[in-house]
Amino acid sequence: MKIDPTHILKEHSLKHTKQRVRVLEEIALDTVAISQPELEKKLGKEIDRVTLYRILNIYEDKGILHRIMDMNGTANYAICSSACSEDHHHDEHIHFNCTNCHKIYCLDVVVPHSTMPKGFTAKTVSTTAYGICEKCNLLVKKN
Amino acid sequence: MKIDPTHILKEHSLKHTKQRVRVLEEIALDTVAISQPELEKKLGKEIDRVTLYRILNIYEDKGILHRIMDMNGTANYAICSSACSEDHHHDEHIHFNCTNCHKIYCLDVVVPHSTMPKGFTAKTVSTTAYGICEKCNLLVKKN
DNA sequence: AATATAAATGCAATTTAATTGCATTTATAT
DNA sequence: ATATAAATGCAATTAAATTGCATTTATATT
Ligand SMILES: [Mn+2]
Ligand SMILES: [Mn+2]
Ligand SMILES: [Zn+2]
Ligand SMILES: [Zn+2]
Repeated sequence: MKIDPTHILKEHSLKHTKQRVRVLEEIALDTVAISQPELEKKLGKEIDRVTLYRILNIYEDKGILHRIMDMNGTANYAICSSACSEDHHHDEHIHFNCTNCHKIYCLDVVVPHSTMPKGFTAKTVSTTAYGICEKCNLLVKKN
Repeated sequence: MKIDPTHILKEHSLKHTKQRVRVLEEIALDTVAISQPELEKKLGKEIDRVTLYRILNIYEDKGILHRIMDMNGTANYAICSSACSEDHHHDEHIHFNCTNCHKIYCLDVVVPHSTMPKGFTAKTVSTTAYGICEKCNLLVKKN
């Protein structure tokens, strides 16, 4: 995923700081989502813990990142689709949690909606799949 | 939901203690899931924090309770369907998170499976819906 | 009913995650 | 170049979760 941090920041009228650029760069490195602890491990020397929290929160608010909670209650972050805005996220794709490598993939699979019981009105639906990812399946086959 | 704590404990060869009975009683009180902090608030005087964690973990392992992580990474617990066992949970119903009252409902709605991309093998799929629950919708209409 | 023993509990201490307040630094508009 | 509002870093706090260990308790056996 090739992103332009400077452009993204300008787009959302956020001040251009080296910390904000670094966070975007780091998250864009891989196509899979990255967890807060991983980010902290990678950037902890350059960016203060608290600043990292603040940047992640503001990016989520602005619709730049979306947050995916995993099985353990850990926050994971991935770049949002271009359709996301400050008001509303449009990240209704499937999140695939690999139970082997613990990576979280944003899969381009349409989420099947199901009808809610009478009285319940759903605004967004999020689907998470647990299983073995592409890479881990290949590794298993080889051994 | 009428449950028999003593029977449940015997079924899973767990020792019958008053703490374990209380946790089951408390969770069975309501049909909606209850969060760890709520449980702690309700039982904190009778049961030690650590003991509560341990009981919840063992119940999850045994397939007595299932754990539902909410948007904020907080653990919520609900009684499992009778089909759940130590080896495998069968709680693939929809979890409805009310964005107003923050209650989590286990809805008896079939989860629609979707085909995974080539290489990805899903073992379980969990679907979470966010919106307004029955009760909150009624309250809004009244006012 | 008394006893043995393995398991469960409670408590203290530790670790980790997240938040808050405030002084200092920095980006950017003028 | 300067003003100023925003962002950062640091210290302190709050909260969640885990670990180790001494004590208590459930239950199987005598
Ligand atoms: Mn995603
Ligand atoms: Mn459920
Ligand atoms: Zn994997
Ligand atoms: Zn509600």
